Amino acid sequence: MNVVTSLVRNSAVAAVASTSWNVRLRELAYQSLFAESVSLYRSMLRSGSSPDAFSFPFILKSCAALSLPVSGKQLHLHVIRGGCEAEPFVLTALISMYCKCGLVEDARKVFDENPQSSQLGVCYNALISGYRANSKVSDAVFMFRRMKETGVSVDSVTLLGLVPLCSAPDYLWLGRSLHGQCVKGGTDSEEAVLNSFITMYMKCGSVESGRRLFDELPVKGLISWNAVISGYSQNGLAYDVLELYELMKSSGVCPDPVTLVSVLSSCAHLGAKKIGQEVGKLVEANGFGSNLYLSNALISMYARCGNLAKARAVFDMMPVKSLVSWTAMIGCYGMHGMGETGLMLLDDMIRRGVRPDGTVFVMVLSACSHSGLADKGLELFDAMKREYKLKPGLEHYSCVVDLLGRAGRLDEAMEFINSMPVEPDGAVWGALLGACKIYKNVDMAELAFAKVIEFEPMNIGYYVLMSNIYSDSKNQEGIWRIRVMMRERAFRKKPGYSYVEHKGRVHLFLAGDRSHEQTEEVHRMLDELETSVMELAGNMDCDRGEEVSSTSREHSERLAIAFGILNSNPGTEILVIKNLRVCEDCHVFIKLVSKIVDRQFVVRDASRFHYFKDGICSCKDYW
DNA sequence: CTAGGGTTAG
Repeated sequence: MNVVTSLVRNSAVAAVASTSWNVRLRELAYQSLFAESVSLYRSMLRSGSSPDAFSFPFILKSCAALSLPVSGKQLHLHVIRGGCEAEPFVLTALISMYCKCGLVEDARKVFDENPQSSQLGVCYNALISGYRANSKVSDAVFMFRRMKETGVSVDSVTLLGLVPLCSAPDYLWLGRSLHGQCVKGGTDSEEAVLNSFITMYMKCGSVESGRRLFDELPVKGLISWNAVISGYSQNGLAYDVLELYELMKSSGVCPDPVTLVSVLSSCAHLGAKKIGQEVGKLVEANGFGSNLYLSNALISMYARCGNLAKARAVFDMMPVKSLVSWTAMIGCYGMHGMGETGLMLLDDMIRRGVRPDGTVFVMVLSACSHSGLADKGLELFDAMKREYKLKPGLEHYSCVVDLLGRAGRLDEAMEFINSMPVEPDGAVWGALLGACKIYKNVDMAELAFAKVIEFEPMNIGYYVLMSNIYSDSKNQEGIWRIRVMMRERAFRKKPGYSYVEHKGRVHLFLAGDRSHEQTEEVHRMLDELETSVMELAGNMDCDRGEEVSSTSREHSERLAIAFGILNSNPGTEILVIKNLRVCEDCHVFIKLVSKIVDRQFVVRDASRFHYFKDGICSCKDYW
């Protein structure tokens, strides 16, 4: 009798003990204190208390969150020893743990060994999103098929696991069909599911579909705004991003770091300095400064808006830097013609044990070519292959051609192209063509041009470049030939854009566009400028004066400049951001205008800044 | 008492 009562009492004590452990485990898991949860589990074992079906889900979740595959496997053994594997909640936690630790095969094994689970739907969901997270797309789709075939009901969590993988071109059909079924199945689809559809459409470039879905949302939460804003940003619609950002704020939704990353990257694209600075202040005010993504975005925003010092300040303040941070900072120096500083930073990075990747070398090579460091660049191209075992891509080859070309080593550039182990593309031949323009080599230019239009027959820039090469060598027949080619190809009118930021707003100008609210004043300003430019061109005996006076004013750059001069206060810097279009007339126009007005210009093309003062661009080899 | 999910950088 005595023995029995003591046994009963002991097991009751053990049960109480295990419950209080579980309560504590649950608390820690809820507060995302996963490391603490793992050590609590260890002390639970040490104290002789054995975990049960209520303990395992929490501790498995902690292992998953910390991605501890070894501890996870060990836990699995404990689960088996405790006879808990078939417990529904333990089973789902196990599958999820294996998936999060990157061991999808083990997850699948657990899944296959327990086909009778009462939570089969949840198991499928965990496995499907596990396959997705480990980028095993076809396996995820296979499991989804099996799920439907066996009659397990598909719920919103299934969709959340499945839809994000449907932005891959191969599975777009599936995404559309899922969306269709959702619409048919009733209007009460969860917000999260709709958000994932928005992201899916955005990722595969159907901005319109994504936007329509967004507009139709009954409630637009933070994540919906983020999905649509980052979607526009990824599709290069920077102007719309800023518009949406304003709308978001005025609808009372507070931006978070995810929003701000997209907004900053759009500011960088547009060169929207003021808005970018405001966002920078917001980042500081909200204590988002430690967010790695945000800091990286801030660096490239400041860099592309011309504020090198501020970019460096953000970079230096970062307690942890990722490879992206280094890349952005090095690219920043390359962009501003400070190749040497960029190279010093590269050394610094390598000294600190950060391994450069292919993208870093793109930045480094282009920094070298813009700073006249041809030999150093070639040396680094070699080091990239030998020391870092990186396989150069076409982007690297075109950098090297640019490097040699800008240095005037045209024959070497040609040899280099011929020795490439991969087929050169349009960018490679285009780099050579650009070099031929600088060094007035018409024969090689003709060769490069023939090649480049094989790859990019519809890129109008190359035709203009070739035409200008003929024009430099006074080859009228050549110019005429190019014009005929352009006419034959009937280029669809894709006007160039220029942007000017003024008082926190971005003003967009298209060639020949008269929709701007100040269009009358802008054109009047343009008249004045053109008159002065022509006088100046006459006085200076400018060798392109004639062409400047004869071209139409339907260029976005000109409209943007006129707007800038019209609206900015005397002495302020006008920032004209131009999408790269090869148009010499506008280049000459910009040079001359900067002599007329008492202002400095900063003009940005695709890869770097050009600072104008008194009609002189700070970089010698340009235009 | 308990499991499965969506948005972010060069």
